[in-house]
Amino acid sequence: MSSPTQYSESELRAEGVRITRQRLAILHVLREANDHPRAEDILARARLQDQSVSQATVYRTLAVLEKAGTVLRNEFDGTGARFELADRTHHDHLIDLDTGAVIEFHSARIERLQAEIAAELGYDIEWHRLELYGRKTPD
Amino acid sequence: MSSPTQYSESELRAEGVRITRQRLAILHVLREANDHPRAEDILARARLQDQSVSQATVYRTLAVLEKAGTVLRNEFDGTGARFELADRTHHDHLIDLDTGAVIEFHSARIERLQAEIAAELGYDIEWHRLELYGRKTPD
DNA sequence: CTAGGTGCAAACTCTTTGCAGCTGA
DNA sequence: TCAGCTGCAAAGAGTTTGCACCTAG
Repeated sequence: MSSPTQYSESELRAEGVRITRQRLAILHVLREANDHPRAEDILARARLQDQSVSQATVYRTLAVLEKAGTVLRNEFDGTGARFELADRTHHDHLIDLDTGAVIEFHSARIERLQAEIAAELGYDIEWHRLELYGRKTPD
Repeated sequence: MSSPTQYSESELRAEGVRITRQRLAILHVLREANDHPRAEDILARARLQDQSVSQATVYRTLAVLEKAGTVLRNEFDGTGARFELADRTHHDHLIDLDTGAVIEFHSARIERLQAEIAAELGYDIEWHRLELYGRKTPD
């Protein structure tokens, strides 16, 4: 059983995830990224470090890391998944409609309200997704 | 320029949307549905009323109705869009992880908090997506 | 040594599009 | 009438998979 949020090689190995050259390259890309890259971007960047990485391996590795709790999958725009390391505390996303920039934020109050609403409906929340889409306020 | 939330034939016609046999069938399906159907489901149900409806027309009509503000597109599970008529007030979704059921809810407090958070980050929200994924609380 | 990982290319799913004929207003 | 809509089939984008070879542990 995997505990949440493993991202060091040794933790992953302890989970039975074999650490290969390709997986190291992909982990490296995720650690360096601060832009929620797509599979395609991850492939391109991983290849800078290790030419041999293939598309199939990127997808398979992302699936493995997602299951291990190392990686989070986002579907901001409906056109392809975007990934991030699950190495910080939980946060939601604000997407800038003009630039595509993704800003992370966290609100304990919203989280609390979500739990309250779910409780009123007779549910326990397992996870949630909150995305705000907006534009910079004019000065 | 389309005003939000048109869903009667006359309103749509006034927007320049031609009302065809196929579009009537699709609108009928959307009015009867209470389960956020996929394009595939909409096609199957529309064909019960009008055999001639094609997949291409379903997708094209959904795009037209979405632009007219008649239809909302959801991407709950990453595997294909799910649609609903935009005929009620804004709401968010709670997805039952065991049954797949989609429960609609609305919280003015959460909406307000979202606007506050965006304002703090210097943004005006255009739209947002909030989905809660959970299971029924055991008795 | 060998269970599991890999590259390649083909397959798959969902959605969009080009085209020639049809039809609502 | 005729701009816009339609069905069909092919194309696209993003992702997954079968297979034979490779490699971490």
